[in-house]
Amino acid sequence: MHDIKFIRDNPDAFDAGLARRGAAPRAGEVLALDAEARRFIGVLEDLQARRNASSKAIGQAKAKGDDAEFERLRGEVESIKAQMPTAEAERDKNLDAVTAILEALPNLPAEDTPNGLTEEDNVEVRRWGEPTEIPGAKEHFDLGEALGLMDFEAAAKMSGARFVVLKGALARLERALGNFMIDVQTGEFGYEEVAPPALVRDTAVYGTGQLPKFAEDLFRTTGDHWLVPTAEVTLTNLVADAILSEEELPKRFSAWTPCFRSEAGSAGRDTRGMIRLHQFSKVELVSVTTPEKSAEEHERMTECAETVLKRLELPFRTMALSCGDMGFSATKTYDLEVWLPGQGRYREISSCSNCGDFQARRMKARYRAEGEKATRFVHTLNGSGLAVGRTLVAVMEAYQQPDGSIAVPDVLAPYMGDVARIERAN
RNA sequence: GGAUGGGUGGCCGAGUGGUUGAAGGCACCGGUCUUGAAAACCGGCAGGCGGGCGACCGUCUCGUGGGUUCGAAUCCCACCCCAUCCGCCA
Repeated sequence: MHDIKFIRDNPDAFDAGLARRGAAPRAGEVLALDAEARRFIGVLEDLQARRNASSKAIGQAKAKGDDAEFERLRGEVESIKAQMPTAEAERDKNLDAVTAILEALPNLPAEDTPNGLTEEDNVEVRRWGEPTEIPGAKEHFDLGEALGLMDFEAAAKMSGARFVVLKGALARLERALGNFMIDVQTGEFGYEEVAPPALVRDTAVYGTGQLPKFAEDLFRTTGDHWLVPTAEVTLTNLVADAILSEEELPKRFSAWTPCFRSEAGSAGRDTRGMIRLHQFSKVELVSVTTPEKSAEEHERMTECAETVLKRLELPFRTMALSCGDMGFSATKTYDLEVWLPGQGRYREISSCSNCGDFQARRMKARYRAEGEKATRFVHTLNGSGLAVGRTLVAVMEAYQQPDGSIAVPDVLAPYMGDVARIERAN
């Protein structure tokens, strides 16, 4: 949510930010509505002040037994009150209009977010390892199906498209990856492990920015719950409505959870394989910190995610997303793209975003700075550390052997028991 | 799903129609005392919005939205949320 005061003071900067996002200017319209709302606030408060004064006088007249004055004042209050509903309605109409516009506008890009509106405009900031060419490399779904351990047909039969069934050593490999990742994040980087709900209320998804604009991307239960599209929702909402003290910050949370997405807008994209499913698992990272430290925390979080790829020895590049390619709530985003030898291209495997105070405003997450009386909004950050399903894809394609088996990365050995190589099931 | 109880300031917790925006406690801030700290004592301390250069003024807020009333945290209605018990259940 945007700060109306900021827009009043910096209408041009606001519109310039929207323009970088590829959105039309809105400051003029918003400020006109805001001015109109304030005009009626003035009218209404003036009426209220007069009503209150007369009400007080009524009490005195009554006490003195001045019936004539009592009746006169009663009439006065009545006529004042008659004028209030209009002013109130006008105030609310304009205020609601402002909110409706603001809650649907994306966060403004940070100064150092690359300009541009598409994926083409993303900027590579660093690269680790080099893309490996594997002669005759297969894609993960061919490998998985040939191994007899990845079954899209069985999944389609019971659940439909965009689901998968993993079996045997491949199912275990996914479990090993999730375990490894959350161990790294909690054990080495200080994230607190959290096991959050998968179903949440409107307020939670509003807080992180999926509602009201992106309801169609989410699954909803027959009750009033939403299935979380990412643990960003639950982990960030841990500080909703809170007033933290500065010493508690930063707060760092991590969770390994299933994620559910309707993929409403992606018909025809990534229809084969495990790249884009309705359900996938992910290890999420969330940081809550101060405005002064969020940029630094963003770099740190990105490195925490990168570490996982390095340990798995999977080549990747880190991209700074352009203004137009970022998600709704982000002010700056780094995507980690892992090299997939089977596809012969880099694919997104993690996205680390600084949301500034955008989500904090929506969920009223504040802190009290040391020695200060007033509260300030925290900054929230979220990142994948990593998407487990896509990491499984990357491991399969990068560690595939000429005979179609999959070698197990060294760091996963402790999690794989005596399975050193994934081979065709008997 | 059924029943009952409940939602008050950063936290706990009084308060059932008239200076109650709200007692008291805790936390926090300032001060006295102390070599320093603790304790004790004194004082301060809710937020939003609007207006004013400013001291400040006005207004709204006791879960949310309506209603009754000259006047509501206090009465009425609806809704949301929480707790406990019962039912169901991994």
